[in-house]
Amino acid sequence: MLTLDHFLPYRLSFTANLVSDAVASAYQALFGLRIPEWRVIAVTAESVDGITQQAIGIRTRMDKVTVSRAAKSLIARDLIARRPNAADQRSHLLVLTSEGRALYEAVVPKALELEQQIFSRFAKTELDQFAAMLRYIDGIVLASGLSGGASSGD
Amino acid sequence: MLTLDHFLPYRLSFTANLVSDAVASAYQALFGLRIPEWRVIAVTAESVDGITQQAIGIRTRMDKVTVSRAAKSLIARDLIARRPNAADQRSHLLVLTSEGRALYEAVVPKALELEQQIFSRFAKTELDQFAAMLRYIDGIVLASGLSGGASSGD
DNA sequence: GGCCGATAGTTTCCTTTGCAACCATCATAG
DNA sequence: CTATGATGGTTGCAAAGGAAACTATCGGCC
Repeated sequence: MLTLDHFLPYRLSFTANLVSDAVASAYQALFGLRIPEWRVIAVTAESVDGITQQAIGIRTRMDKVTVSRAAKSLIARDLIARRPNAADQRSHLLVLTSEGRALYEAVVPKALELEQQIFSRFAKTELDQFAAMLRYIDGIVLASGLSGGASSGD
Repeated sequence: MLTLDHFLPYRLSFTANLVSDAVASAYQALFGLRIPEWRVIAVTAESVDGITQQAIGIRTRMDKVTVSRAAKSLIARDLIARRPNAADQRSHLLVLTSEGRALYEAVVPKALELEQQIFSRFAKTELDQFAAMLRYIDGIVLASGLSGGASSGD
């Protein structure tokens, strides 16, 4: 007998959506950022020499359209900038503006705080194992072919 | 230093989307069911005496609109039927038709097989702890107020 | 050097999803 | 018993995301 409640893909999706919604509305309320925008900022912040949109898409599994739109909106807000990519004129290298970096540095502690709020009840070893399982699942699904599209909530 | 890669809400969302996409396309390909439809069928199958759309929405955290549309489409395909709800004329009780039950019984083994494929690499105790953590997280987020909207992928 | 298939990114269109307004019924208060 | 506020469900509209078509550049090949 299968119960939806005990079906792991369902449970995983259920919880992830719950967490995503919470995090998304916090970002939106505090910084006016939507999830794809936050992701672009975060990944860009981690890439010292700039990063192409394609690379962002690969790393985060966001659709290139989603990345494009997020980038457009962040450029409009002067949070990121495009630098020419000497190696390939089709793409640009995204970098944070100083404003963007300032925002990033304001978001990070809030993000960590939020994470803390949700996950602090667990022991470090539990969290490590949890994260390890998530990564392991990624590997299995990705290897198994049937991956498909992009993602959404954080 | 925060890395998106090590940020748990992100990791959770990432993996859940991956799994959801895989499961969703399997349901779609094999049975022509979208996730909300599958959920409605599953929950209805578990409710011997019929269940209202509202109850389905609460149990699955799907928006009532999503439930309504899924139900509409399932009724059109003769997979579920509405029975009058003596206790409240505004709502109906959804039940599976025999066709619907047959489909459900065809889906279940496939669903379990899929679950198996993804999660069989883990020991039972690991899976139990994983599921327990998910439920615990649900509790924390729900209690913390900031829950919000509905869900999507399975 | 100039084609030609592949790739980065944008724009367009369509599908999905969710909120808000709406209708019908319920249930409580006068 | 009827008015009024709440609740189940549907419909309409707007926002978000993704597939496909398009543009510009790339890189190998003749």
